[in-house]
Amino acid sequence: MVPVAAKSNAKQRSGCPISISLDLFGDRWSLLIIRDLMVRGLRTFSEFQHAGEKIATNVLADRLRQLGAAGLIAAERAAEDGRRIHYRLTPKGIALAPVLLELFIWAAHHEQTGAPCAFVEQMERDREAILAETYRRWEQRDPTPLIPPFKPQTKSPAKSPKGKGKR
Amino acid sequence: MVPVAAKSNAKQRSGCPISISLDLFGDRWSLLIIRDLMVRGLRTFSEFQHAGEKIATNVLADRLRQLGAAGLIAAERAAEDGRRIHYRLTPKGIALAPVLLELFIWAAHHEQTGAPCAFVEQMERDREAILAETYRRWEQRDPTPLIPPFKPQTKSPAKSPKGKGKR
DNA sequence: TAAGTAACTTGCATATTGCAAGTAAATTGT
DNA sequence: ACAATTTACTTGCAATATGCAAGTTACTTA
Repeated sequence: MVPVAAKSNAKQRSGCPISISLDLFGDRWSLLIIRDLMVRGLRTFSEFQHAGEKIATNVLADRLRQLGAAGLIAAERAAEDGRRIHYRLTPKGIALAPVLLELFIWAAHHEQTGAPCAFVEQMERDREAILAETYRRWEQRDPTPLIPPFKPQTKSPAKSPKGKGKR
Repeated sequence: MVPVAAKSNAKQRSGCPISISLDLFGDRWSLLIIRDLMVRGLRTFSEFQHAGEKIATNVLADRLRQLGAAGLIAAERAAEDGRRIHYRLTPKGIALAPVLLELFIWAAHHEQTGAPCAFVEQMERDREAILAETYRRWEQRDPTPLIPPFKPQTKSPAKSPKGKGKR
């Protein structure tokens, strides 16, 4: 496995950890890629491309480059199919798990997300267990999704009998 | 105190909590504003404008609007000076504290930040205490900074006579 | 009442994004 | 062996968003 690129010497706005984090992945897409790698078992360019949020291919390529340059992900050509490149979180990348977990819990509490209540409650109760399982999957390269792809939520629920309203 | 605006009906890309979070503050600036409100005691437009990272005023105005629309912050005209507007985190906003804390710890571990080692270690040891104190400040409107403004770090250290080398 | 100040807005040059088409390398089907 | 696919991208271009400098408006202070 080869790191995608050496560390980039891009602009840094401040020495604050939060600020530096945002310099690395403070945009609309980077964390989604990290999430997909971490808990949805996605590995390849086209999997990212077709997964849920529909990122443009040029942006996807760019983000994969940046995340690689930041040392968050690494790329390796698939053994079984030479066309495929498998992206994988580095130790630095998987270490973002607690951040993602807290963010997940926060949003599930304060926004109308597609995450089932029971699921969220379990995450809150068993933070450590969830993190341990996440880490285990990473170590063992287990691609089984830990969370499903959530459907977009309508702002005003309880409307259609079985359909999801608009989209 | 009046909410800055009602909830915006902007585009939502998916029902995933992470994705929804990024729709709200997935950019280079929003989380910095939240950080400044949460742990640096900043309150007004010009304080944000002149603090550390130098955001452009039009973008700052836009982000304050967005964060208000998302229900993360609220604005109130200062009693003692009618020109000033004090921004403040809402309960939903202050609830991001665990996310910021984990992000802070992550970056301090994996990047060259300006955060002193001892400080970070204490944060890791006493997560709950830090969060409790953060929440207390918010409730009591105590603007005392919990973290100082960190200076930008140079990529190639070992220059100054008494400097820390590469941390 | 003149001179700040604070919080924005406006205009404009420069990125960054999104979208639709390509393209090159590896693989599969015949 | 060779054409058709598939995969991981690039490229071109229009639409947005960002950064910067210069206003503008509502209050305050001298």
